[in-house]
Amino acid sequence: MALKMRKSRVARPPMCALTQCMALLRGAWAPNVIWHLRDGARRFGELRVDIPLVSAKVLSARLRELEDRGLLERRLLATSPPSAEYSLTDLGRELIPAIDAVVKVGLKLRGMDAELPTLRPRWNAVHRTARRAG
Amino acid sequence: MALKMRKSRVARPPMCALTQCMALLRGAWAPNVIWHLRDGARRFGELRVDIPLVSAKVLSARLRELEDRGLLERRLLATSPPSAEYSLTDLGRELIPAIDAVVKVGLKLRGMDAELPTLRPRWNAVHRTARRAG
DNA sequence: CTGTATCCTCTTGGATACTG
DNA sequence: CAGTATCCAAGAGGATACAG
Repeated sequence: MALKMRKSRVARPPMCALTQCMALLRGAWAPNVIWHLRDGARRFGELRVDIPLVSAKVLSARLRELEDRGLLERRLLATSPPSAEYSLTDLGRELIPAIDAVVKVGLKLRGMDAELPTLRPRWNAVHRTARRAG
Repeated sequence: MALKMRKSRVARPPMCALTQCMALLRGAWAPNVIWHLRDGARRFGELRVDIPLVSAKVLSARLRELEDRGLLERRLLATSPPSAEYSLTDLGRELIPAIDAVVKVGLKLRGMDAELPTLRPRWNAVHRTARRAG
C-alpha cells in the first residue's frame, strides 16, 4: 500500500459527543427556539413572531420534542384567552454557548466576505403562511 | 388584551445568522466531517473509519456538498490505487469554533448527569454496514 | 481505493383546516 | 390564542450493487 494509514487520530469521545449534542439541535428550528428563549419565557404566538418562517405545526412539534428532552418547560397560564409559556430548563440553558458560537460564526461569515453560498434549502421561498398579514 | 405583547426582542440579525450557519452544518454528518478534518487532510477511506456509522453514499454526498459550499477542498492524488484527500478551506476552518462549542457542551452534558435522553434517531440501530468486518 | 446509482425508509417541514 | 390533524413534498440517510 502506497500510503500508510493514519488512523484513529481521534479517541472517539469528541465524535460521539458531537453527534449526540447535534441530535439535540436537530432540525431547522430547534436552535432558533432555544435561542429565542435565552432571555426568558416566551409564549407560543410570540415565538411565531420571533421565528417568522416557522409553521404552527412544526413549532408545536419542536416545542414538544424539546420539552420531552428536558430542554424546556411548558407552563399553562390561566388567562382569559388561554396561553402557554415556554422557558428553558437548566439543561436547555447549557446549549446556549454552543448556539452562541454558531451565531458568532454566522455573523462573522457574513461580515468577512461570506456569500453563505445560496444556502436557502427553501426557507426563503416560503414566506407566505408565516407572515400573517403583516 | 390581558397580556402586553413583548415583541421584537431580538433585532433579527442573530436569527438569520443562526439559521444560515446551521444550514452549513445541515445533516448528521457534516459537522463530523469538518471535525475530523480539523487537524489536516484526510482521505475518503480514512474518514469512513473516523466516522464509523456513515455510509459511503452519504459521506460522498456530504463531502461534495461541503466542497460546493467552499468549506473544504478535494485533491486527487496520482497514486497507484487512486486516492483523494479532503482538507478544510479557510472558510471551513471558521466553523471549527462553533463545532468545538457543541462538542464541549456534549461532553459537559454527559459529564454532569445528562442522559442525553435516548436520542438515537437511528444512528445506534445501524452498525452493520459501516463496520466493515472490523 | 474512491466513489456513483438505485431503491427505499424515516424525518422534517409546509399548507390547510379544524378544535378547545 | 394555542394548538392538533391530515396530507403532501423534499431531504437525509441506509443497503446494495456497480464503476473508474
